[in-house]
Amino acid sequence: MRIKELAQRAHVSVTAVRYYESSGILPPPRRLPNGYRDYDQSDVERLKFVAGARSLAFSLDDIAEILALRDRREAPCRTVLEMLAQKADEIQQRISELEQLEKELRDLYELGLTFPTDDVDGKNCVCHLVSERAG
Amino acid sequence: MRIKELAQRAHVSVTAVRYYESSGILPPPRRLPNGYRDYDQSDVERLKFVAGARSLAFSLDDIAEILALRDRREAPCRTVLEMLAQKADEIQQRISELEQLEKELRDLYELGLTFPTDDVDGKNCVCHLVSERAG
DNA sequence: TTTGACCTTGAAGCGGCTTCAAGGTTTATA
DNA sequence: TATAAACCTTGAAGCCGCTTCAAGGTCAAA
Repeated sequence: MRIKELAQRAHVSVTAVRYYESSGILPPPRRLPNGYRDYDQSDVERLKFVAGARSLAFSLDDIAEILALRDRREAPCRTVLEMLAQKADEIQQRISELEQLEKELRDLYELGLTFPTDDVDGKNCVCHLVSERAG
Repeated sequence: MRIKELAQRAHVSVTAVRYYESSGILPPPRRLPNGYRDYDQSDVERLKFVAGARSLAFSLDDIAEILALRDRREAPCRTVLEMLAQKADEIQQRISELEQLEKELRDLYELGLTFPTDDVDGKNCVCHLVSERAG
């Protein structure tokens, strides 16, 4: 099959497929006589794994590491399990940072409501609160 | 004062200051006879606002918009208030996406524990779950 | 035969910086 | 006085994961 069909089967863009090839995630495929890339079912499987892992927020480096295991015929499952747990922890960490950020934004908004809104650059303005945020 | 002192007073890196100048967020400063950048207190204030806004996840474009109002002597407070509320909503949205993602990662981990960890590439592996995630 | 859908490559763009390379200046020390 | 160390300068490239653009070639249907 040609690149568009591959891309569609894995729910990925055509340009992303070429990018994955250029960055070594996908091996260079066979070519048709006219120079078009030619893929088979195993390429679909590989690309679907890449797409699935990307949608779980894994980096291409992470994915390359997993695929390298597979390419060496070593079972990557244990590694993948570890990465799932680690990624979940990272996301959890990120969530609490964002929760803190959201709180600060809301607090600043509430406080800003109590200030006049016509102070161009004096200290009597929500902008000044923003400036002084980091001390 | 020279660039390092400015940067330190706003808790920003020296290279970030130069980057802000190159992207139009900070105006080109005076120069000392030797060519070094020379800043004053108003530059500190402006940079502190930039740093505060960046730490609240505002983009440089957002910040440029606010500073442009100020530079035209129009009070940016109302705009800033609106942006605070909008950014808070964006963050909230992002948080729920990440919560969903974390749940999927944890679920996949739990399910993966019930699979053998020595299947190189068959269907009996957590990797296969990853591949099939998007259908 | 011409349109349009597909394919190719290489380069540049996105954001918000950091890092690197290759220098010049100034101050402190040996 | 030499030299090291700490600062400053510019321009370009690198990071991530792509997308977009430019400038073509290929092929099937109308």
